[in-house]
Amino acid sequence: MQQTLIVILGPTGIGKTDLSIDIARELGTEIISSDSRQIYKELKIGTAVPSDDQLQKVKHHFIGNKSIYDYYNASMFEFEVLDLLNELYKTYNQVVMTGGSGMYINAVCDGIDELPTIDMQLRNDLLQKYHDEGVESLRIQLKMLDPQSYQRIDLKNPKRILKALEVTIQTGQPYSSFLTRPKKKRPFHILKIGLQRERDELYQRINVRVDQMVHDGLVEEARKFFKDRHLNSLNTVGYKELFEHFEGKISLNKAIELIKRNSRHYAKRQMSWFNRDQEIHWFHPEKEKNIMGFIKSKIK
RNA sequence: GGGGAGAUACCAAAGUGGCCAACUGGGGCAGACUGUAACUCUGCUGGCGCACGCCUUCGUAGGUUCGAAUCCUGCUCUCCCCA
Repeated sequence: MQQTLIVILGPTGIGKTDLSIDIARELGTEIISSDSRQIYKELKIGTAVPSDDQLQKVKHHFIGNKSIYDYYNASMFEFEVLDLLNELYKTYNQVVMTGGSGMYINAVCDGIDELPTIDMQLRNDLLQKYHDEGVESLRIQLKMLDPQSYQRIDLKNPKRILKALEVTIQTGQPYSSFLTRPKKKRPFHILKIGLQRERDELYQRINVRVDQMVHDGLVEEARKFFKDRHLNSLNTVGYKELFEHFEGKISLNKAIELIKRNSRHYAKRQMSWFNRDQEIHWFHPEKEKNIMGFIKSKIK
């Protein structure tokens, strides 16, 4: 039997968790989470991690195994997951991976180029320059140092320019020269299952879930990390809005409203990302029998 | 009952004779995205062809004018103050 990675993806709130657990149980295997925020042990309620009960049913990996104070990125995820898969495939022929972080999923399925880790000092210096002199000066610098990236990058997006500059300056070689975009060969098959619902239905689920999170103590969870709000890991829907509230800028109700809206926006961005991927087989999350049947037909 | 203010596209809100299919923000829709990515960024948003263009809009019915969201009149509704 061939070894297969069954990837269950879709926007936030679509119903990945329940389905993945059912599939993993049916196949008698384990689950790898591909969610860039559920990975942080401090963020439970706001990232909708599986319940203790659910975690009991199937062994999950990459949930709560990092701290918000750690540095982490998609490349690290790629290597850690590949290592883990190497182990898991000694026991299982199929492993389920589920989550909504498109770049993390791509890193595992296709790989991403090797880039150096950026020196914090350099990063801060460039950020300072950006704040002092604006994007235009970053553009000029990039055009000089790496004309190719200048051509290719979204010049209206400061984060993307910053990234290119960081790599170029740190290594002395243009950022563009690192981007070979190889689709790395994986020693296992990949089967992508995409989940989709009617837009209204999805948005309704998101709204209900946010209310549930608040009921479950999201506000208190966020308050614990108010002091750390500058951390990137906390630049996350469900937390950043509450930080605004704690700062007295908006009411609690307004914050909750914004969490719902920003979750919808996030879901839309996820859909845009996944829509490009021609390898995805789309299903309604409640068509579980169809999905199971499809998976079984593919792994035999 | 008297006085005042106002009715603009999904919402909020500019515009007060031609440069207005109508600023701006929100929402919505579409999209980009190879590294802190639940980030960051872009476009569209009256209809039709979607480039030029054409058609129907600014409570409603009339009127003035070459020309009105913008001026005048009636009507309807909303809000505020006095009774």
